Amino acid sequence: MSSRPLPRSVRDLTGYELLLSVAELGSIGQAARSHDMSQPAASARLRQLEADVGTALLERGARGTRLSTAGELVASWAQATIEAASDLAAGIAALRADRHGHVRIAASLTVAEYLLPRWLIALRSADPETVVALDSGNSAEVATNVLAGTADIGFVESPEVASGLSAREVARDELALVVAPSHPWANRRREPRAEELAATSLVSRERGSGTRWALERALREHAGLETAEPLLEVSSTTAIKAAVTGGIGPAVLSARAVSTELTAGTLVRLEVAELDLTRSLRAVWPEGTPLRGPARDLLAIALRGE
Amino acid sequence: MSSRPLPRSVRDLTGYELLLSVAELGSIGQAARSHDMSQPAASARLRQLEADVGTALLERGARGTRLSTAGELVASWAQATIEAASDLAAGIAALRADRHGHVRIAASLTVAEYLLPRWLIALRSADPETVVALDSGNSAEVATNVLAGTADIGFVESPEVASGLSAREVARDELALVVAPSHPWANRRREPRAEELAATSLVSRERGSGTRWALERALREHAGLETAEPLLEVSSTTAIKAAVTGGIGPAVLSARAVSTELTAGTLVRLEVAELDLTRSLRAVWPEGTPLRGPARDLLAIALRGE
DNA sequence: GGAACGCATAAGCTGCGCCTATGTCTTCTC
DNA sequence: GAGAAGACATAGGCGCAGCTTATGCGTTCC
Repeated sequence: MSSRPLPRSVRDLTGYELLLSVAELGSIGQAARSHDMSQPAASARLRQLEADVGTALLERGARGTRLSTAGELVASWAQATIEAASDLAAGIAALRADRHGHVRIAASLTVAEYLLPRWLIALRSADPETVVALDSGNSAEVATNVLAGTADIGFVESPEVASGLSAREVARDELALVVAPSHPWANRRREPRAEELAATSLVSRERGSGTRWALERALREHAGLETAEPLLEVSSTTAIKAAVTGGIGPAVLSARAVSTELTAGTLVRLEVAELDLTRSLRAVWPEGTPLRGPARDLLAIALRGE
Repeated sequence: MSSRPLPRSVRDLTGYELLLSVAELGSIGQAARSHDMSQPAASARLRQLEADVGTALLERGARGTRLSTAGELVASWAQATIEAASDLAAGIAALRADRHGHVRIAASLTVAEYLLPRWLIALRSADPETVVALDSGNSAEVATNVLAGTADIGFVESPEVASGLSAREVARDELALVVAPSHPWANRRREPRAEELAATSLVSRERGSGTRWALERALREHAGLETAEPLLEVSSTTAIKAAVTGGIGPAVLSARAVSTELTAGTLVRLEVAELDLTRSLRAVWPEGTPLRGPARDLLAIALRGE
């Protein structure tokens, strides 16, 4: 499931950061300064980068340096990587500032994984001074934290919202039924029906997981269907994907979690006839006390996003 | 426009790769072996990672090591980063193997930037021996290369397809009108009409760019509108975004190019009334000679993708 | 024609991170 | 219940990657 190790050339992102800075600032020297390094150091790293790629990425002139066509291409790929790394950094910063931040956020896994980092970056760009503390747990724990005042704002993925909390939908999440390409279902003509899905044992997360709960609820509401016993219970999304890819059986996961595998073809997604596998992701906060300060800003960002 | 430099902790992805391997393999030692490093080296790097994050990411036991909740979270953010880095690596590998690969691909900028890396990864996972050579240029150059036999398969973004080429749509691309948040248009109530857009000077790419061409064509077909002279002509997408963000004026860009800025709020997107700003991205190859080998596989991947 | 700017080269040094070897603890097996 | 196997930590030593300062060369602009 995990792809082969990254080549040396992309393990360290410094060179690519420099490349982007050169594109923006127009000279190697200025790029170096913007990264608090000497001009020769930047020059050497960029030269090294060109050697790795095997192509000229820069057009050096007496008036400055511009990117070549290949350079633009590499820069655009690099920017996507650096953005992902920024998300990672934002997430880490939020974990790091344990419980002493200005905004204490409790978020369920799906939100914390796929949505929150971008929001945090937007929040910081609105006010660089804001310190964020993140606590991740399942939806019930999130509700508890918010009610207890341990968190200023929470994000949940459960269909119901605990009493005492105000809620507002900030995004929708779609669940996807996936199988390995070698699975019999991958090539069948007709999409499985809800009854069939309910009767099938799945690779699934432990009881209490928001995703599992949402699936059970959708089937129950559709036609009072009860779900079959899991084929295998594992503790993380990664493990589920590994099991499905390994041919153990089908699983239902957030569509966001499998987009890469779908385009890579390592997983195949199936629609389920007449079943609504959509759920809403909601912000929650204590009823009666309107959100203030950075928590309020965060909600605004979340509402605008996506 | 470019965000602040990445913190040290995310510049080097090795530690995160190890973290993912631990999640998959269940022990630090095995993860180390899968990365061709000694067990103490891996152990030290992971310890360093935990120090950076300031939280326990691993639960070490005599039977092996598992990820903690925070570890799962970091791993999922890290995986997104590593996937982006894999795209980057795949693109670089294709640039590197200049003109001696098994498949020679010519691709216009939009395709090469946003779609091709994933396709290349899928192609390699289908047959690891395949070597790819990539040449990027505008749509006209791509057509020329394919017709001249310099490329086995091409990808273009232009509305017309040169004669002598077979074509097949592999994806759609949406153009987006964007302005800075401070721009007067950002807060107006009604969406601009096509006539208004045509009469407005934009920040744009040089004449001959596929995006610029597509916009001009859409306006002409809509109501025979001619486009105003550009406000500023720059040579790269990055430079356009910088100019727009800096308040120079509006621009029209591929929606894929601005998604980050939109969620971050640094750019604002406007719909244009009654104007279809959609274009198709097409694979092209010499008419009469059906695609064979890896080029054929690539087309299949592209058709399945997205 | 000289000053300013931009990039490359040279030389020396610091320190990060790797490896091998070894120690400690747990768990499994018979 | 003892021994073996597996897993992680610690210690010590070393190699090399990459940084800094100083300097040189070329181009552009006034």
